[in-house]
Amino acid sequence: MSSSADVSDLDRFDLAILDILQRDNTTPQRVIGEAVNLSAPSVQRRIKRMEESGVIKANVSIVNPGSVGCNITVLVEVEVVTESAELIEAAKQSFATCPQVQQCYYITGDTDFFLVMLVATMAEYEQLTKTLFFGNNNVKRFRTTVVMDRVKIGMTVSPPGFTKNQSHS
Amino acid sequence: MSSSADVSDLDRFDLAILDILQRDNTTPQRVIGEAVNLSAPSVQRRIKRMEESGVIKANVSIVNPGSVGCNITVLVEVEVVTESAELIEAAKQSFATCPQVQQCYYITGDTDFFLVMLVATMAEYEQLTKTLFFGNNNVKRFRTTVVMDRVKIGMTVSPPGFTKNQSHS
DNA sequence: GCGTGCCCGCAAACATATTGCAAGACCCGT
DNA sequence: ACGGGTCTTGCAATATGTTTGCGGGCACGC
Repeated sequence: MSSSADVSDLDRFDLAILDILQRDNTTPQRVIGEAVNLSAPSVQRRIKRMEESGVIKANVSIVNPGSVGCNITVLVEVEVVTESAELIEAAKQSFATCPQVQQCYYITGDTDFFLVMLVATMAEYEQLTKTLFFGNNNVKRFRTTVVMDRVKIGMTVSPPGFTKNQSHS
Repeated sequence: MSSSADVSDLDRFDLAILDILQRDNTTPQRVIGEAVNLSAPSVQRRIKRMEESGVIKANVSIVNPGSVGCNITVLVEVEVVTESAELIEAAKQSFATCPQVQQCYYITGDTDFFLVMLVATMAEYEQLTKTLFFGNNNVKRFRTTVVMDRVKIGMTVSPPGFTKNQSHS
């Protein structure tokens, strides 16, 4: 389904470019070029290729949740009653389409799903539980944890054996 | 410390702009302007203001972990021995600086930390546990869960009462 | 040895972002 | 109600960044 490129398709230039773009994708290609020892057009063609091949999935702004009134992060473990493919798919769908659900993982172990949610108030969360969990009779149990501190938040991914080759000359 | 703007500082134009930027921050300001009924310079000034005030925290490319060889997502609950401010701070630091840790939450409840990690192999993860958990004698216990499906992954935040005002004319 | 394909850099063309400026909206104190 | 100040807008001009056309180098296979 994904048809995305494998790591072997990426050379050290690509990885260095990704490393920069994951920090700031508004960095001018000329600057990126200087950092990785490549011309701006070359950088641009590599970026384009990685976008087309699915290595770069999206280019987005990260907004501070507090600034839009979402100050509460909650983690939710969800256990379902029946694990039939159909019902699991339905659950995935309902979680994925909920805007307050930032991340949803289908997991191994005691419980079946793990959600990271972002809400403005506990009242809003309570309201959501009614439709998302209580309203779904395939949900057997759910356990809510409130986050005190979002110590680290990011989507940055570092290739296993990647050392920032700052060849500055 | 954060001094970030409150939601009351953002009007419906700002929210509409954020909504677009969170999907694709390469959208030309002219196009954004058309979508929200504002001129390009006005859009640009609003974006700049939101960047400076911390509403927009970053502009990044999202890369497909599989493309760089990181195919395994694990969730880890960590319980510490002593919850002294100093030791908690040290733990936060060690988790936050680990590249494989995508997200780290300091939480209420039975356990103290919740981590989302991304690794290439289980061997790599095992190696990390040695330094991150076994190597820290303030870590009492940790529980690892393997993710089967990353159903939804994102940092998108929707303001509570925000309806996409698609005024298409 | 000679195509062929791939990727490079340079320079030109093109698109986008940014700034200067004047005008309109609003608030507030008089 | 009037004037002064502030804020934000749109337009037009400018600066900056991206993209493409082109020629050249290099590796591979015939």
